Amino acid sequence: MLGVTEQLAVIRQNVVDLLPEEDLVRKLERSVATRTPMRVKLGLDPSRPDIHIGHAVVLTKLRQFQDLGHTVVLIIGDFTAMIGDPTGKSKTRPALTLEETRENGKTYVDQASRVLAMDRTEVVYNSSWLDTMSFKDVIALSAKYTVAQLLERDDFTKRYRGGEPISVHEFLYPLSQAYDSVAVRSDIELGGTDQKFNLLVGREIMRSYGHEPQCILTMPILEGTDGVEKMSKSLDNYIGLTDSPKDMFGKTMSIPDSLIAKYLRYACFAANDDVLALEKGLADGTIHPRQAKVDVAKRIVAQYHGQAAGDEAFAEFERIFVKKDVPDQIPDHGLTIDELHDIVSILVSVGFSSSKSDARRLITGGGVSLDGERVTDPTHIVDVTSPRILRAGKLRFLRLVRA
RNA sequence: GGGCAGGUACUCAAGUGGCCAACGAGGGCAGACUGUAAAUCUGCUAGCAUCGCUUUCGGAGGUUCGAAUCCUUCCCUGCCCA
Repeated sequence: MLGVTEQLAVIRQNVVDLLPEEDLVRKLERSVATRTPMRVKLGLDPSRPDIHIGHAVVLTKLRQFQDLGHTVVLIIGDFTAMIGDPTGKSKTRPALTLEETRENGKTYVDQASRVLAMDRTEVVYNSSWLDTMSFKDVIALSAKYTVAQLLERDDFTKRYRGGEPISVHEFLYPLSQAYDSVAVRSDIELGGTDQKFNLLVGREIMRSYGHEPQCILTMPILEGTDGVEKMSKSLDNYIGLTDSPKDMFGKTMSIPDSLIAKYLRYACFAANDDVLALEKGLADGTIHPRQAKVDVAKRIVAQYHGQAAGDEAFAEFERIFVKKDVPDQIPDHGLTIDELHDIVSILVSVGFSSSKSDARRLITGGGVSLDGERVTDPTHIVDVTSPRILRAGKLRFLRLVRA
């Protein structure tokens, strides 16, 4: 195990908040002296089964803790997902069954394992302690925090002032998350900067239960491919950990130039000097933004799919978008002889259009082609006696064959 | 419990008896252009159908030749008073 100073240097890389640092130094000293790993907590919300490289910013930091010899405790928030949190815009976030949350939790852990060392990871479900609490226990927990304290949270304040509804149980979420820290006896909890409030509540609650309060560490929130909003599945501006090399590459290429350095730093955890060199090169024009973006995109693909996949994805991108060619590999789609082979029905049946009207619009707009020739007539009958390459827009390709 | 203001398409938001499938903005899709799946510009954005038709404006009823717009009732949200 490295010394305290060396460990701190690693831990500090790319973080936004590390509070309180003196406490962490104390914990580290004790950890080194007694050769006991620290317990590093991360809570996951299993209501959405996909993780993206925005989450990976925090996961990578967790991995660094593991590489320093510490233990990661992943908490799957299955209990809270069961209740359904109506926070924010997405109104009735559907309450999931325990089975669904378990299922999501599993895929979640599976995806996280692309970044984490699972032999140093504890996975726990918070239903195992929250589900057994009595109403009395809940009231006791609630008594430890005040409404004014809860209203300090930025989004609560905004909603309250803006006349937006806040349900009582939403107040309970920060408290239950804080109680998780009590249950797993965490030494430090990680999260995005948007979690700062919740993490701090954990400190207070731990203290109330007579535990040594955890330290908190926050990582930046990575903007999505649109360059403005935070990366999230619901905004569809995310690069998923399980995305294909092709998608990872293409999505990275679509980020605005202004984000290139940020992605290099937080999505790749590149060395500080490399990031500074890139920033300088972009600023004085010695590095072309496209080249920089290609490099970052390759690097991201390589991280999750290997070096070769990165190069391959780059070649494919060049082929499709620069040379306007078709991809190397196109999935087949079989059509039976008795199916109606009019172009509109085909677009719907292969899933390129959500309805026939939608398909007609796509054709009228000039977005459909067969073997490279644009189809302009919505009543066009497709001859599939030989395989045809169907293209919708820039991204969707399919080889139509007779089944 | 009382008073007031609201609930419109993916989101925000106009519309207050026919000209409304419903202004506008955002988002999404497509096209042109480009180093790019960026920016910008243009078109489209309920469904079925080659005139045209069908289902939408919180739910259910009702008035009317005709309603998102009027009435009744129910549900939901916010604010103020208790």
